[in-house]
This record gives sequence, structure tokens and C-alpha cells, in this order.
Amino acid sequence: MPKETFLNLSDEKRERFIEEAFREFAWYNFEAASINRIIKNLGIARGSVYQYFEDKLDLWLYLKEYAEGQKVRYIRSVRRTDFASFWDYYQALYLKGIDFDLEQPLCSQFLYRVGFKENSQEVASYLNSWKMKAQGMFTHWVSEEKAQGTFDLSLSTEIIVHFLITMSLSIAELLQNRYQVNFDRNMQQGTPLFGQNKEELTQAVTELTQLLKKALQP
Amino acid sequence: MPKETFLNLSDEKRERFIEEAFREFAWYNFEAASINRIIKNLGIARGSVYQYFEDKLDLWLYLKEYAEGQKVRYIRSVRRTDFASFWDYYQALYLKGIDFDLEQPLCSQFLYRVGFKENSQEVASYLNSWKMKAQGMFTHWVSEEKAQGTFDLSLSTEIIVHFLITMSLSIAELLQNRYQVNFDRNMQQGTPLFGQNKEELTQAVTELTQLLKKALQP
DNA sequence: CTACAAAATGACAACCCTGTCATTTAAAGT
DNA sequence: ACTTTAAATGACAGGGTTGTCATTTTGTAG
Repeated sequence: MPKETFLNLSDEKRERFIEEAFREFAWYNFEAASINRIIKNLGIARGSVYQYFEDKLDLWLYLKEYAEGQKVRYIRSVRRTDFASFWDYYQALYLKGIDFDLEQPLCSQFLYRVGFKENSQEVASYLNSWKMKAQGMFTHWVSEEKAQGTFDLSLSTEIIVHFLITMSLSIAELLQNRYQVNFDRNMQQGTPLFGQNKEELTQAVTELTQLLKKALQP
Repeated sequence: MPKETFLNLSDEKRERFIEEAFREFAWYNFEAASINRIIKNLGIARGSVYQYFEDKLDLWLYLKEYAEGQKVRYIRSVRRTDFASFWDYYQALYLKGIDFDLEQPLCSQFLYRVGFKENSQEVASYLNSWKMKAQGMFTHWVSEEKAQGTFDLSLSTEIIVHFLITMSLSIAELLQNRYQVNFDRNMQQGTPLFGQNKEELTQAVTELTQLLKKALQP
């Protein structure tokens, strides 16, 4: 939790701080991320950071919660009841994810790192419970859809969940390989992680959804 | 490339060094891995390492090539011509991968990290060309199999390749989540990454192969 | 037993990092 | 204008890292 000092900051200062912190923690994992680089980019003193947050972990946890909140806002706006089939819904969720990346690239980049690349000892326990939670949500979701006849009942819920999660995460890799999206460049420049060619992205998402459908439906 | 001094070492010494280096680089990514820890575990002097290798990167590259060579030896022993269908072949490849992990856990763990979690700037270029090479091999492979009628021709080669690679890599995650395989514990203890319950692993591989087949075949 | 070559050593420089804290500066309330 | 509270500062301690190199130890060959 941030200290009061941080919350008392002017919006401008606070947002600038968050942005620069995201830039650092999106580009380096927890261990490698450097408070020194953040303060150099911000042009503030080292001590300030420790007047805002307890320590590096406290800052990271704040950023994680902040980013999660932002993402949830996007995802929440897609409602299952608005779609006739699960697959349409799933596709819409994906596309919202791309919107999120376009509009909040640094947040998106940070979450990508946390979900994919992070493996520092110091944050391992938080990461683990995060993943467990996601797993639980997916499991609940799949169970409900199974009752609706969305999935082949001969497939175990576990493997469907694994499949869905894996594929969700892998879209990033697909875009890198197929459309030569340069994540690293986009990250350094702070441009959207997935680049700007939304039509192509939509096409990729459609193709992937079709594949999932073919694999998982009865 | 290791220096002559390293190659002149007695087999026993050299192998002990490799083992301890694998343990370190399997547990930490390039940046976080510490030469200090390696020498402490080996009980040798810091200077020795630099009489064996140019620097940390040189050591990492050696380990990577060594590990790759070991894995290739396993994979090579599975021959396409020995299987009637691609899917049987693919499954056999998977199972060989599990053997590799059982028999050479540290190697396997190191490769898992390199393929999955590594993202240090210093090794980025090597990682990239590694992935490009793998991509190329898979593409060639899929093209040939397409001619044999293995895959649904309406699916692009790129997406099939993406699918196969992603699923290959994801088996590790599946085992962690489904069978409570504790990679971290196995890594620390140097026991096989996937644990010892081969029957269950075989079952998981079968399930996954079936799913791939359903998704990709005509 | 000696002489030479190869290998091992560990103190060291140079550079990172994080978190602390007494002090200074700025802001706000009276 | 004066006092009190809040925020910013940067030198510092204590720890980590890599790579160097002159020196010592070990091994080998004559």
C-alpha cells in the first residue's frame, strides 16, 4: 500500500510517477527493475520514492493492483448475455483486450510481463495466488458453459481450462511471429504492445477462435 | 566458447562444474544468476571460472549449446517413418521429452527457463535467433505433413505452427496445474522437473495429442 | 631432483543496487 | 509575518555483482 504522501500528491505528479514506474517494471522484471532508473527519468530524489512507498515490493504490488483494475474495467464491459454463443463472447473478450493494449499500452505491457516473464523470488507467492485465482475463475466459467453444451463433455474441465488459458496468453506470441509485431520496440517507445494494425489483429483473433471452437466443441 | 583450460580439465571436474552451472542457470535467469553462488557451491575460487570461460555470457552460451545437444540426441531417436500417423509420431516425441526430463533434469530445467522465462537483454539476440530457427523447422515440418493430408488445408501453416509450438511448451504448465507438480521444488532438489509419475504424464500427453488432432486434422 | 608449464587462488577495483535519515525546502494555516 | 506541517533531498551504509591479475600451488616431463 502506498503511503499517504503518495496519495496526497497532485494528480499530475502521481500519474507521471505511475507512468514512469510502469515503464520500468514493464521492461524489466522485479529483480532487474531499478529504482535508480525511475528516479533518473523522473528527475526526483531517491528518498522521495521511499516517502511514497515502503519499498520496491510495495511499489510493485501497487502497480499490479492498479493495472489489474484497469484491465478489469475493459473486460467487465463485455457481457456474456449479449452473445448467442460462447465463441462469439470469447472473441469479443479478446478484441477488448486489444483495445486495452491500444489505449493503455504501459499497463498492458506490465501485465504481459507479470503474467508471462516474471519469475523473481520476491514476488513468487503473489504471482502464484494470482494464477490460482485466474485458474479458479476459468474453471467456474467452463463448468457453467459445459452445462450449456458449449464444450465436448468427453474433455475434462481441467484440460479445457488449460487450453483456453494457454491460447489466450499465446496470442501475443502469435502476433509477434506472424505479423512481425516488435514488442520490445513498442515497449521502449511506449506505443501499444500489439501495434496499430487492428484489422490484422482481428483476423488473427478470428482464426484462433475458430481453432479453439473446432477443438473444444462437441 | 570455453577456454582450453576448461577442456583440459578432468572429466569429473568438468562435469561437476557443468552440473552446478546448470543448477544456477536453471533456477535464475541470466541476469540474476550469480557466479558467486556457483563457486561457493563448487568450493572453487572466483578466478577459476574466468580461466574456464571468457565471461558469464560465454558460460551461458556453452550451457545452451550443451543442453540443446543433449535434447537433440533424444528427439533424433524418434523417427517419423516408424509411425503410421503424424499424431502417433508427435505423441512419441512428447514422451521422449519426458524421458529426457527424467534422465537429465537439470538440462531439462535449464532449457525450460531459456525457452520460457528468459528475457535478459544480454541474451536477447541469441534467444531470438534460436526461436526463429525453431519456427523455421516447424514450418518445414508442417508443410511436408500438409502434403500428406495430416492437416486441415483451410488452416494457414503459420497458425498450425503457432498452435503446435504453443501446445508443446504448455505441457509443462499443464502438469504443474493438473498434477500439482512442483517445478520449483524439483528444481531445487535436482529431481526431474516433471516428477516421477510417468503414467499420469503419459495420460496428459495423450489427452493433449487428441485435442491437437481434433483441432488440426481435416 | 629440477625445471617448466598449467591450473587455482583470492584480494581488488569498479560498478551496480536498496533502503535510511538528518537536513533543507516548500506549503499551508493562523 | 510566523509557525507548523508536509514533502523533497542526497549523502551514506551495507550489500551485491562481474571481471582482473599477480602470485601461489599443483602437475608433469626430463
